[in-house]
Amino acid sequence: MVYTNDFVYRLDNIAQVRFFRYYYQTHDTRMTEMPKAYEPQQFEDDLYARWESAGAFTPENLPDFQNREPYTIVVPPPNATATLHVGHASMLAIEDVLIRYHRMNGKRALWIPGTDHAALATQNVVEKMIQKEEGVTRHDLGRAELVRRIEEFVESKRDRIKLQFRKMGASLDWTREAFTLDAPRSLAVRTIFKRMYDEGVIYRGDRVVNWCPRCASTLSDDELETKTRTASLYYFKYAKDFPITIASTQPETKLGDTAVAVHPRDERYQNLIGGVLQVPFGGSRGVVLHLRVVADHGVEKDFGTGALGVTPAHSMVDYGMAIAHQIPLVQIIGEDARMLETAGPDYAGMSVADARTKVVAWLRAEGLIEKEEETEQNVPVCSRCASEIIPLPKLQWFVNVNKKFSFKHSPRAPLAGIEAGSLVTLKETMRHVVETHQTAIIPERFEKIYTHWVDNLRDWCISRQIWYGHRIPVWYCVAQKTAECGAPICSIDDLLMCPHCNGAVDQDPDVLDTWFSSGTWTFTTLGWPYTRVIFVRHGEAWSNVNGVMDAEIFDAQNGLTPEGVAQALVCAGTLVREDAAIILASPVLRTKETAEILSEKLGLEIRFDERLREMATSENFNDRSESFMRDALEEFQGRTVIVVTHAATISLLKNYGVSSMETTEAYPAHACAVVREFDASGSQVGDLNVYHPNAVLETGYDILPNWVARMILMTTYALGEVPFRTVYLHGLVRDAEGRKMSKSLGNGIDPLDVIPKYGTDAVRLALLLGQSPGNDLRMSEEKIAGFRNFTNKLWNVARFILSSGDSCVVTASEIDELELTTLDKWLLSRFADVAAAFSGALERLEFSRAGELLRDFTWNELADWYLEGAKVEGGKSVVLNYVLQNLLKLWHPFMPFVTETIWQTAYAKDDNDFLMVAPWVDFGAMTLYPEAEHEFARAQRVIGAIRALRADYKVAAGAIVPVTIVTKFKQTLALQQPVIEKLARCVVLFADTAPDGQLATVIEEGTITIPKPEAVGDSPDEKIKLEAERDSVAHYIESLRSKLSNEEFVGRAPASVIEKERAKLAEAEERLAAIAERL
RNA sequence: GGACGAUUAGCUCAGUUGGUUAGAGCGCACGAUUCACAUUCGUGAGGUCACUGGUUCGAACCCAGUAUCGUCCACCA
Repeated sequence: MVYTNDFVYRLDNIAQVRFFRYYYQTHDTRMTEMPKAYEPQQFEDDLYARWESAGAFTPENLPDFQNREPYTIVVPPPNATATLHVGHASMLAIEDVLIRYHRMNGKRALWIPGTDHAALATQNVVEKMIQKEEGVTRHDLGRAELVRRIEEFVESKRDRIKLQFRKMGASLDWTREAFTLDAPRSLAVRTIFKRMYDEGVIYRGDRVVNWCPRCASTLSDDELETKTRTASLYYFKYAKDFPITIASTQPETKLGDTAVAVHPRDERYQNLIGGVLQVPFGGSRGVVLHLRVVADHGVEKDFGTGALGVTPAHSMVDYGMAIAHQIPLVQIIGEDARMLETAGPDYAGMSVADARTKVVAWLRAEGLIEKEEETEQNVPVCSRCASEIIPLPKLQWFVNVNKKFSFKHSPRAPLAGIEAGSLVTLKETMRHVVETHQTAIIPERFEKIYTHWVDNLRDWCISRQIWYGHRIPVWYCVAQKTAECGAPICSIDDLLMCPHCNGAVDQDPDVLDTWFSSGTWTFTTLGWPYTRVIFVRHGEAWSNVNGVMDAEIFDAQNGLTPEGVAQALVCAGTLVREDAAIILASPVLRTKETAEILSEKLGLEIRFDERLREMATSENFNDRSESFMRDALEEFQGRTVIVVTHAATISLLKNYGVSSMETTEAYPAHACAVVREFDASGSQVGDLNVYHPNAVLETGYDILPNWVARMILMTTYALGEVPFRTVYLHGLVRDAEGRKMSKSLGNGIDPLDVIPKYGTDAVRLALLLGQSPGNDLRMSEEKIAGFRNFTNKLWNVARFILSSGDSCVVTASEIDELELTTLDKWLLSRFADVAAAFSGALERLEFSRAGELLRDFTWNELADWYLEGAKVEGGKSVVLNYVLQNLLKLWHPFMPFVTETIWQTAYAKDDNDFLMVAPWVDFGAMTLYPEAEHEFARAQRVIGAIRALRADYKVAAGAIVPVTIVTKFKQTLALQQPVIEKLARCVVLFADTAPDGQLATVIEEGTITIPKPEAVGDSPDEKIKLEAERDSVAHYIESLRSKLSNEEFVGRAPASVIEKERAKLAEAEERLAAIAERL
């Protein structure tokens, strides 16, 4: 923890960052010598500070950013009060790989950071804290004070998680940081709420909801968990002479029964269906029930008694039945989980548990119980506090997922398959985008889970009876003096008085479900809602034709020409897709006529504004045009407005980014529309246009319904486009035994513990390799240590390369001009192969495969083979530099710190030359040498065979062994002789026959022998070894022969396969002959 | 009850449209220490690809069924 605080201090402190900048400007930070072991903690924080202060995370600082294709990811916002855990670390590692890869690949890569206010969770934490420390409840503090305390708490914690994100090396654009409860997001939430409310997609209704008595709040279906417990199932009658026996585990709820349901075809009850039975229940001071007997297909004849008591107010299922059969509802349990007066005077005020005991006692006393049995029962509990949920009726706000609304299209990336203006439901759009793969889910099987969830979706209860969060933007008139005052008023701005009677208003006390705001995350982080202003110049007027400049004087005659009318009509056509709120127009005749045409075609109201009039000669026009814009932007914030005005007027709105018109003339073309978007501060922005939809959403599969589905719902509704093209679902990180990491088990791995120990790069590798989408990942400290070793390996590869010659930047064409040995060609060819395969794997989001490929190349082929060979052949500086600098690029997305450190040491031209923004490896330009690959592979096999002989027969490790090779590949192998001799510690003699009395091994390349070493104690018998080998080869040949003599195989298998089998056979036969010769 | 996933070496997992004498890392065994790295190097042992059938010239891979484990959804009053 000391380490964490240290880091907080260093990055939190602006002075410190300035110091970095100063430090790096005035000091030569190049290492004179690389230390023997890589020490990550020596470089990581400094490097991150350098990247950040250089602005390298902001895409607009990338070279040629305007011409780059955008690539966007928004970080799934962690709770603002959370601390980094290994799940966050995994998420960040994956997303950072994507962002860094695409950034280096020439994309305008944007990764937006942010945190979530997590309304209910955060309030619970603070409430508990206050309860513990001060012994008071939220009701003691009051709403304003509690919210103040929570905000204070969030404020004190929010920076911690952000700094921890930095610790992971995440290249997030911190200049665009967002919070789900800040001002821009609040405006967005209110805007979308109002739109939904106005369209009837949001409604307020009295419905049975999930009530958590502990949290004193409603919960959505997705905030529930189930707990299994054993319960007594009582079989009983309501009264002695009651004709139907029912069964229940909660007899106390029967006090609220209003019906008895049976199966429609249950012959026992046919005569009772439709009737109402009146029966006293619960004792003399209990209640009198009026029970309708209804037939419902949901009732199973064979379960229990085949009949059930219906309690509409306190059961979701019963509530459904009550709606279907129009059965009345009686609430008998209150929000404090105590019985109400409606449960009868004997029960009122009792806890549910006590009431149950009392009812059961009464049933027993009356002899009404027929049977009692223990059953396993699943009960819903609150996912936050594990309290049992009580369903009860309550006036709540809902999102209607089955309400038809008029679909609005995005002008940017319209959804395919749903026409603009067509009537659809949220359920339909949610299903549609995934079904048509406009949003693809990886792994694919989660599409089924998603679709299933959508199909079973009920209206989404969005109000919560807590105090922290987005308060519902609805007000009620207190006095209700007029007839109109009764209706709730939804408003984006705070409402101060009733618009009908000017009386006082009360805001709805509830706040919104936290997922309502996080559902808007992909686009509200990009500045939505924008005010779109569409500037339209009037169509061609007679003054334009006649060349009259100061046309104001002829206004009454200066209308549109026929051409001008046509222009206005064309313009109207292009604006059909815009969901504009109003037309604001200059009152002059030509603009008036243009506006009227637009108004008619688009069905919009026109409001004329004097400030839009054409400029009079020598007038300072700026003041009135800008005053107009200020007012318009304020009044229509978040909406789209069409402004019909004059050329000069338009071109003078310099401060609003309108002067650079899309025309070659000094003035905009007639009736041309120029769209500008403005954020809440009135400045022109374009983030949404550039960066939405997001490229990828990367998150855990556990919040697919909660969050991913909600984002699809909100975004298709608000923007008419998908929030993201691809959803990548990662698994949960578990411990080495596969258990969920938890505080109580103490099995968690805290990233902040292991980062200082092994380095961020090692932690990232451990999270990236071995993980696959949708599957859980096992994590252990040993695994991280293994990747720490690899980080060090890479470091030492670089150390060796950089110490064996000058570092220099080398291009592919420079390499092609060199005299290359087979060894060089082998390496370069393998590298070209691996670079292409690695990039391909990343494009397909196969992180683990990509990482393994590159690790194997780096460790085995480069370090173990090429570097060793290079020591023999010498003079490899150029090839080595070339491979290293490209290898660093490939590794950078996975291991940003060690690669950048090496880059800064060896290749950076100046302090602002960062590997993280260097262009990706151009593997397409690399030359492949398939011949050399084969040839060097032969040398590798020979070296392996000699090493194996030495190990098998216990040849002293230091001894130089005379090796005899009988081979038909003498020419190829002779070229590699120095390498073979060094790497296998031997002297090679090529011969036509193998010398007698030596120990032999037979491989594809031929027979290899070494002299018998002295004092062979327990070494294995050569003959037995060879015989074993012979048998296995003979067996192999057997199977190949039978395959090749099978007519069906030869007849049906593809020629290439047969060819391969034949080659295998020939090789094996040769080998067998050589073995036989030795025996 | 429904759906989905997993089952390959002691452990963790690869295995791309069926063409494999089934791979990697860790662990294990044996050997190696001036000369980039012991956070290293070399060699090796270790597998009826859960089981049973089927399709196919050919199955770890496709199909059906079974078993075990896991996850999610829905729940029976």
